[in-house]
Amino acid sequence: MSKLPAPTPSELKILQCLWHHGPATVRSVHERINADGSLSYTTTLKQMQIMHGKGLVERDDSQRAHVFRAALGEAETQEAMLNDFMSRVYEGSASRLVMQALGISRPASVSELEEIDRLVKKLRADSERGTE
Amino acid sequence: MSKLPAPTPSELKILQCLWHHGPATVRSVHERINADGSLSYTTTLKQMQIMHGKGLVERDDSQRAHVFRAALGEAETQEAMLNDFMSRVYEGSASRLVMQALGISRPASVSELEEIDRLVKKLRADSERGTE
DNA sequence: CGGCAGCAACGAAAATAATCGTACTTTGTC
DNA sequence: GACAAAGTACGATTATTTTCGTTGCTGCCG
Repeated sequence: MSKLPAPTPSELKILQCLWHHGPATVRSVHERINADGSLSYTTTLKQMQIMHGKGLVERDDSQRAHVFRAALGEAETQEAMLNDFMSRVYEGSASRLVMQALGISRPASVSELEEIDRLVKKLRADSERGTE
Repeated sequence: MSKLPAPTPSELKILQCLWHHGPATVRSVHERINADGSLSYTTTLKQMQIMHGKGLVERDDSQRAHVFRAALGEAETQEAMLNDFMSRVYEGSASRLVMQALGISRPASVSELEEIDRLVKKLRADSERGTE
């Protein structure tokens, strides 16, 4: 149904801003993602207009300064991007991706590892039962 | 040292061909990645010339039909791409990426899950000891 | 009332990706 | 030696992404 295009790198920055801080005007987004002032205001504006055209964001134009919000949730978007990345780079093998990610990841606190551990156990249990 | 640019999607297809089947001529690569014949030979040729210009592949031009091979290994390239993806999409959180990947992953055979399990155990042990 | 600040719309430019056609070169075959 | 087959090189084209300047509108303030 939805099937929105994947956000480009700079579109993703804007979406992250909207996900983390909620609906916002162009000005607000611009000041957040452009703290160093290296980009022009119209650059951000144009970007958000394009995103609106693609359906990546929705717009409330009842006020003079339009208010934008992300059309999809963060997890939903990440999942779609991850799926694409996984099939392109790992030819669909989630486990190889996961193992490489774990190998890279220095952080992964103990509690995070425990959470992953629980998830793996659950998947193994599921696997033993139904699917195989 | 190396710091090669990330391969584009279609460059990645060519690299995968070289990784999986070893060094090859343009013709050979072209026929593999273009089984349906939708692309022109010169498209693949040009692509591989560009990749050579970028240093993504190396070329043996001692024969009339030049032989190309990937400049970097598959795992190395995947790791670089994964790192970039992880920071762009998950803002550096490997564990969130991993958990989402496991959630998505339909397949993940039991043996793969066991392998992941072992890796997680090892990381937890490491975490308890030195690194933190 | 007049001007200025803030905003949206638009067109355009530069950079990159992907594709193809044409032209030139090499080589084996008759 | 001439021709056809197979290669490489190169330029041009189209689409997309990112960036910006200019224009025009709307209110507010003095």
